[in-house]
Amino acid sequence: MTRSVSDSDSVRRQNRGLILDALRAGGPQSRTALAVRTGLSHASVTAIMQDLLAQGLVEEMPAAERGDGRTRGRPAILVGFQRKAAYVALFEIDVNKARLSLVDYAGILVDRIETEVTPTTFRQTAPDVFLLEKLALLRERTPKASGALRRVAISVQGILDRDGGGLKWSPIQGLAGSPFASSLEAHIGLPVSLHKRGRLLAEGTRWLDPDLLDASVATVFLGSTVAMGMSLHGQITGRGDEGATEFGHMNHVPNGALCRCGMRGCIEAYAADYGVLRTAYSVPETASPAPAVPAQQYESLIQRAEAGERTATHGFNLAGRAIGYGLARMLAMFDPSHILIVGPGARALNLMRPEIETALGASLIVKINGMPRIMAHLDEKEPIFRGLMMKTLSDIDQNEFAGLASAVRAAG
Amino acid sequence: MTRSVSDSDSVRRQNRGLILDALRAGGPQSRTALAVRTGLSHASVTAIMQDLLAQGLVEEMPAAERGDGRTRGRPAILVGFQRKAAYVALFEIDVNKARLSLVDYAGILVDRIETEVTPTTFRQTAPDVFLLEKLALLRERTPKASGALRRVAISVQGILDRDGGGLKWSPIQGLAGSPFASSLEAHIGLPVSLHKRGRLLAEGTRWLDPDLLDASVATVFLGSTVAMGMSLHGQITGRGDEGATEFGHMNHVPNGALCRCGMRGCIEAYAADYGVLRTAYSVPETASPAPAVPAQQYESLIQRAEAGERTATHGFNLAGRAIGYGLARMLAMFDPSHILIVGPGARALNLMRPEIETALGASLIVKINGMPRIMAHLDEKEPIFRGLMMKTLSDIDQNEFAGLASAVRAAG
DNA sequence: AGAGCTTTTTTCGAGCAGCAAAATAATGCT
DNA sequence: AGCATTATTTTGCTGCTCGAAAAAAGCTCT
Repeated sequence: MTRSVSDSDSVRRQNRGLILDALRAGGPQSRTALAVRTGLSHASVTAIMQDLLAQGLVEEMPAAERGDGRTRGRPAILVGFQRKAAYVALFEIDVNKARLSLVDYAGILVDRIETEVTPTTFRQTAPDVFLLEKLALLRERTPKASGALRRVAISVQGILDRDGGGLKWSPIQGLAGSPFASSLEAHIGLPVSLHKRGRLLAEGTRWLDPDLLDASVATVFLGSTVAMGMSLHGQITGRGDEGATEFGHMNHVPNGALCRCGMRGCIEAYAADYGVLRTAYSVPETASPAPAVPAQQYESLIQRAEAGERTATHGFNLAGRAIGYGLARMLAMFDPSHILIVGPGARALNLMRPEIETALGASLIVKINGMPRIMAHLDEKEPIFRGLMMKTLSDIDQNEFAGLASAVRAAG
Repeated sequence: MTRSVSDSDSVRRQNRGLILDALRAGGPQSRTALAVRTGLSHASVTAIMQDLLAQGLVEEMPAAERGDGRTRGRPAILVGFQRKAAYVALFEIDVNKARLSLVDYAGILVDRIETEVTPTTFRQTAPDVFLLEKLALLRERTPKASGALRRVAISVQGILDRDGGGLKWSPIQGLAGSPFASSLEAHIGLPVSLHKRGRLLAEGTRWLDPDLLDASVATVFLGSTVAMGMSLHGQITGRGDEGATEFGHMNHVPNGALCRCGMRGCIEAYAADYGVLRTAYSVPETASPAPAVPAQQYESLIQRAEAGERTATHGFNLAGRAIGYGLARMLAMFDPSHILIVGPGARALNLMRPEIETALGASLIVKINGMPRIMAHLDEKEPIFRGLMMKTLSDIDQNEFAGLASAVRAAG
């Protein structure tokens, strides 16, 4: 609740931020449209826009063909982000691959590097060195963007340490322990931020569907891990990057199945791909989890379950029950209006739905508030990347460009 | 994320709010002290204070004796809330009693009415009628406050309906169903708000200890029910009064012990007084819960457990396990720095602690982040009342008085 | 008693917001 | 060419905060 003094500077910052937000959400648009969208007067939009143009953050664009039918009157001049005003480097680190994308201020992909990751990758090359190398390669390939690089953002899985400089634990081998984000930050002199993949999923799905932008959505990732992100009324929970939302490692059954994390009874141990497989093949719960499940093997298990094969459906039943009770327990604390299942496991939602709904139905909150709507969204890559990108660009908008007015004006 | 346009009016509102906040938190103080506390310039504090004085919201006070030793210089004039600037009526409705307090704008108790509540009370008298009657009685007894009454706030247990006008479910018989808060609001023409008791506990404990004001605290109530409220960095979770935090009815064991709510396996069914008693007396889990447990009976059970009696300790062990797993599951979503146990059950914390810690220890998050600090605070009445009062007075500060400036100045 | 010291509070002028309304600009239509 | 229409900019005004300087209010000391 640390509120601070408001003065004319903070007013400008707020309203500049409003305009940048509107531009971010609505794409290039006319000043008039921005005035309507933001609620600012035309005069203020003009004044702020003059600053933004002078700073080179936005540019006027050749008016698009008027698709709206109206043909009379002075044509509107569209204003949109100046692509080269800033660049961001986005890492997505996964269990089996890493991807580095260079994106410009308008959100357009400029370059991309993909790398295989194995369990030994970060043992052989320290994470900070690995990232530094990839980043150097990228900057070399696109030198003109290099100077305008403003942020590096990294998507990871695991539990962040308190200051977000590294991971305390991660399912990705060798990643936890060293504060590689802080280290990278010190080396390149740019802000480096670490984001939990689950959190980004929630951020990304917000941008997926305009209806979801201000809704409360719990996004559950099902795949080789189980994770959750949540947005409440358009706010992503957990300010900054604190707050653990380790849904996958929420306990389902005391002393239950062995999880990859080493604990027992986690939801993940039943609902991640390896958990379902273990159940389906009647491997004892306490057996060591498979290190990785080929996508194809998981897919064929889904097909066998869809065909009605008993052992396979049993696996998905236990998974559904774990997810259902997990969601029921989550609903005792939050009240999202939508529940979105994403990732490879989303394909199997219908197999799991009966058990999920049975479990949910056993909870008072669901009995009172009604069964929440559970939907599947198959592609999870897109929301993660989109979430990472939007979060990072918005961060530049609000924390860097929204407040730069007087400094630049004084200089000019 | 619905941000809005900022203009000079909103600047004033913000800064007036800042000053009212400082006054609320720090009691009567000098303008200079307020300038330091809020970060505003002396000039602005003076200007705002002139408005507040003209509106009669604050008053200058005879300077207290200088306890700080400094004796030189112009003596400071303390400014504090004008007691009669506003009054609030606060209902605390409990399973066995109801209390209505009249409090002035400075937070001083003016009058209070207490009433016994039985399971038939709200069957015989509809809740809105009941409240209306008590309120009428109070206004009659203190007529001079009646005209300046600004808010009615009600502390309840249960699940609120979406607009906060009533309850969808409540452990208090006859309270759920009718939107009595809306009804009351319509009758008296004043804002009436409904607050979950657990939420207020969190709010109240914030004011208990200055250290807790900006910390993240999960407050667990243990008594005839089990409830939780949480504040994250001084923010109470769940904006407004939405969001269900039904910790007591979070599932602990599928198909477990029968709960008062009618479902099975809720934490409450193991950890509320009736649950512990049921276990201790070896009554089957599926037996109907006792309607009410006399405080004395619960206390003697604690003493028997402290004396080492097996059946009694068993009851607290199961309770501790339920709470421990519940907390572990909660920690998968939140990351509070303190966990505070309040209510009658807080007395038994040490009996439950071993099982709580065992359960917590089985969770990945605790293994990574370390065992959270769990403390007991015996008196729960005080934080609830304080929370209800502070929340309601702050609401007047921010939503009514912070923005009244121009209107009044124009009139004057 | 009065000058001097110290601390608090108020006053004053500058600077920067945003807004409403008026003015200007750029088209299409007739 | 002139008019209608829509977009953008300019103008004049008000409100807010701030820093600096002035005023106020006691206390102390001679």
